[in-house]
Amino acid sequence: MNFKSKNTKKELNPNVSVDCVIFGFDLSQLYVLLIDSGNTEDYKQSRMAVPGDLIYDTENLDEAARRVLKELTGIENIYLEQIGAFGDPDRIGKKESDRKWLESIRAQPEARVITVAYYSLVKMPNFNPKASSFAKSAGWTAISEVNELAFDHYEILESALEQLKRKIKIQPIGFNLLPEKFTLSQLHKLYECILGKDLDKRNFRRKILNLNILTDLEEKQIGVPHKPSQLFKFNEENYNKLSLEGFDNFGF
Amino acid sequence: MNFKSKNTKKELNPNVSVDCVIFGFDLSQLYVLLIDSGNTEDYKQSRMAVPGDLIYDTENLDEAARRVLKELTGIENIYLEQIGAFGDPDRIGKKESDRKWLESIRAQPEARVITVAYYSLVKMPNFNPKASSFAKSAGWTAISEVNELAFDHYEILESALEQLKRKIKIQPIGFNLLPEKFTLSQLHKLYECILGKDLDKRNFRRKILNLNILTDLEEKQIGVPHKPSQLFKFNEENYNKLSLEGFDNFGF
DNA sequence: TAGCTATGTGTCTTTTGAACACTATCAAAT
DNA sequence: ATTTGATAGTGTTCAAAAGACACATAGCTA
Repeated sequence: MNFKSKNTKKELNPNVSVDCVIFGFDLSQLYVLLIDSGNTEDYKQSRMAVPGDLIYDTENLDEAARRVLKELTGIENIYLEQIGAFGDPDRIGKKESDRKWLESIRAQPEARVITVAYYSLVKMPNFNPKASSFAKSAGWTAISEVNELAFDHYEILESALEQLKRKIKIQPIGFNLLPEKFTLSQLHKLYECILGKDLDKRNFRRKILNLNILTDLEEKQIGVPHKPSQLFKFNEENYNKLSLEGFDNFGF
Repeated sequence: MNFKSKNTKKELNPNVSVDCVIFGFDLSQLYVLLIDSGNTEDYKQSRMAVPGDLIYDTENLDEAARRVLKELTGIENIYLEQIGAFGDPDRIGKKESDRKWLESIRAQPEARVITVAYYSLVKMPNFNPKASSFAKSAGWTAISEVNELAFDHYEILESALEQLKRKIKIQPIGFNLLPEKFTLSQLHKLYECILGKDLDKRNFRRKILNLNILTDLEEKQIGVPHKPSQLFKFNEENYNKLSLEGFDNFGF
């Protein structure tokens, strides 16, 4: 999405921010992209946060989220969905370490800020998180290793995961996390990771194939030390058709 | 919920508002509570809006929504759920009539305002909408009659309905729209209205009863010109039990 | 007492979900 | 050359849920 300012002077709105929970998948685990405040006085976890920024008065919320994503990852056209707004009056000022961080990055660190949270899905290998105006460093953390985050970001992450779980049962958005060519086992593993439970292999394969949204590439894995798996790609045409008709449930 | 300000001076935040889509049901149709700007120069529909207000810097978003609901309806403890944030830079300034209205109610009518939308469910007969600081008049409009609203409120209403549809399949929140004592036919009609489609009577009754969340009051309608219906009430205890176990789907 | 209106009830068929175990194919190690 | 380890791939059966469908009942009214 192209963001074009309508005013020459773009002003940050001191009261509204966006935060983006960026999910990745390395074919065995789910990850989230976190930035580091660089504040060395505190434990590592509490210095980590979900990337975000104040919005400009000229851009809409989705645009702001895409701007943050682009600055951080260089990627455009990413799957993006709003989670909702988080607005406790003291959501960003509870911890001493949070306040210090704010003082270092915000013109008005005491302002009351409500944030609009998003989650997005990216193909992990496609990109390298960069340092940016709002992040000294950025990197992937396995979801299972996240215990504590700055501000109310842990709560935001939980909401993101919840929404992702709900959504993936209704729409095959998981393809955004996989490489172009993938195996059914990888897709299977992805669903298990997101839903946090085991799924029967045969039942999974049957259901997915019955949706007719996969194209068999008639190509196999090479160099793997076991029976090579058939490769598939996502069939966009059939998926779009199916979306229009409306389908309710993957049924997991 | 009791809202208690932590500061003596409560200040409205000029950049963030809440808007509440309030649904009601009169046993035959779904309604939404709309307020009237009182601006007489334009068509009726475009003067109507969903009630809302700027937030105070001391309250959180849910509190702000409850405050709006209380001011308008006098009711507390209402079912309330966030829909999400709406924040196009020009969402409130597109139409001339919108701008006039804003000038009459806002200290900074030109400010860029993002809004956090909520929907809530109320028992229609329980209450009378009142005029308030932000509404010259307020009243129920059948969903089917709403064509156009001020600002981006039509879009907000559509999102509210969508979310309600999704939610009512997963949780029996519909009880918030019905009187304490209700018949299965009324509940059936409510589901049909919300989902916008016919549901088989016998299948509906079977599914609902199998959930064990209804208590048969062993009491019948009186004075109706047809076979009187059994009355039920919502069994909160069983519902809470069921919620904890987690149930996925009414299956409509 | 006839007519109108909405209530209330059961069965059968089809679809969907869930449980379950063995053979096949490759690479690497011996 | 053979064995080993790792993952891929494949069907059937049983149980549960969804969907389709028609008629007798109870109260009011005219």
